[in-house]
Amino acid sequence: MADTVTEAATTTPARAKTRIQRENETRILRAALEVFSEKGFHGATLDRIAGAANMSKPNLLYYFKNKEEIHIALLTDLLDIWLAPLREISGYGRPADEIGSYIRRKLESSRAFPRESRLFANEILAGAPHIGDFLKTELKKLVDEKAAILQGWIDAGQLAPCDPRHLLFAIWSTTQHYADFSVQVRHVLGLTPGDVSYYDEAARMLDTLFLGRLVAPGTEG
Amino acid sequence: MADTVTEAATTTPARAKTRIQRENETRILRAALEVFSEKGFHGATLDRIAGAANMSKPNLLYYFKNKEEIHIALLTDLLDIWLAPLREISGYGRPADEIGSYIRRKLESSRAFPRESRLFANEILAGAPHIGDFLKTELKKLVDEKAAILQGWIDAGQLAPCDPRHLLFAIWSTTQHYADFSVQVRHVLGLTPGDVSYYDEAARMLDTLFLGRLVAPGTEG
DNA sequence: TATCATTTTTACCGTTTGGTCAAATCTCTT
DNA sequence: AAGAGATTTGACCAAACGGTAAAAATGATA
Repeated sequence: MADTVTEAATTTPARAKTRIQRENETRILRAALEVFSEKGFHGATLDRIAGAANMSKPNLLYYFKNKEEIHIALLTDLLDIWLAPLREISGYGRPADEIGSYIRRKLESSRAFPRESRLFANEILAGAPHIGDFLKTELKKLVDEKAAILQGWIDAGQLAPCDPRHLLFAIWSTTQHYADFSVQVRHVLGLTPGDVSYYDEAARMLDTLFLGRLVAPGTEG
Repeated sequence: MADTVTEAATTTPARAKTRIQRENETRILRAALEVFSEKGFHGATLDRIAGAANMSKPNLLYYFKNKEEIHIALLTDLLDIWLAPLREISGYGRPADEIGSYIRRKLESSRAFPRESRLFANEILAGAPHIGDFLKTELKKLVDEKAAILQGWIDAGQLAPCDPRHLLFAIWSTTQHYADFSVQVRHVLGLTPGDVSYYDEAARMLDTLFLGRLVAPGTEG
């Protein structure tokens, strides 16, 4: 809670970074992402991160002044990845196109960045101590913006009446599920640990769910 | 990984429990659920749990031999809560009724047991070290069973063609989202910390999504 | 190649953490 | 009210943890 990712850097002029500096910082961040996303903030130890980065702990602390700073650096990078698919939604396309491609982008993001997704999930589960401010301001603003687009489609009769923000929640949850709960998905489907073959089936399911008719007419309660 | 929740107790005959024993065990479990679900396994300390239970640490360890045992006890209780709504799905009802009421049960479960839901989410995110076996056997078996029912409806033309297991994933993720990501939901909706008023809107959204037509006909890509 | 800044290592420190132990207290039964 | 068993406490411990300090090694540059 001491720090948030949204506050500006107020530190020294900052000299240009060395080659070694750049290399080691990315090595550390890569290793830290692996460990944080799997073990959570408290379960991740500096020794473990350092080990994963093939580096001694004091050496690691030469590049980041403490554990929290690494964590915040990762979260900051993460937010762009998280927001990118949402930003692309346009009011000028057709509802089915826009929603469909948003879902595909979100699902692809889960497939390509599962560690980032789990890092995000861990942060939210913990009560969003670092990105709470971001959620309340930047994300809320973007959601309100995009929700207005969806509402326009609803008003035009092109989208079923519903709270657009909850529609976004549904898209977030279903797509992120495949990264965050991948272990459960694999166990239930009977797949081996590394297998991510279920993403094609997932894409079809979400298309049917969000764009098609799920329950056949005439069989509703 | 040392222990799993599914293995049988192989210990001593076990005497009848005292009143104090019963009382304190529930006090501890209640406190531990609060702490574990908020901080995760590693972020939860015995001191904190003991404090939340108004008890000294050694006293707590008189009832549970270590931290992991408390955690496992909670997970064991959890699994019944988690499975209950799924078990109730019947092949004799109408698809829309069965799916609709399953969603309502799952959503109600999220509303009534958010801590349990977050405990579960934390466990899965961590790679399901304790309940992996349960997922592979008991849950998989139940899912296969219920998926067969859904497949029957699909074959009868009462449900849109899709992988029934992924339909279940979609229901799990959307409903659990409101417990696991409640902080994000509240921040985006602009609600105050304790507010859970969004559950009604959520119920309507999920009804529309899973039972109605989301995108109006004639506007598909 | 000498010099200086950068990088890495070794040795260490205070705190927190999970857990133990034996003594003290309480509770229940007779 | 006494005794036995159950419960609670305070004092403690070893290991793990986040982090520091200073010396040693390396790299860039002139």
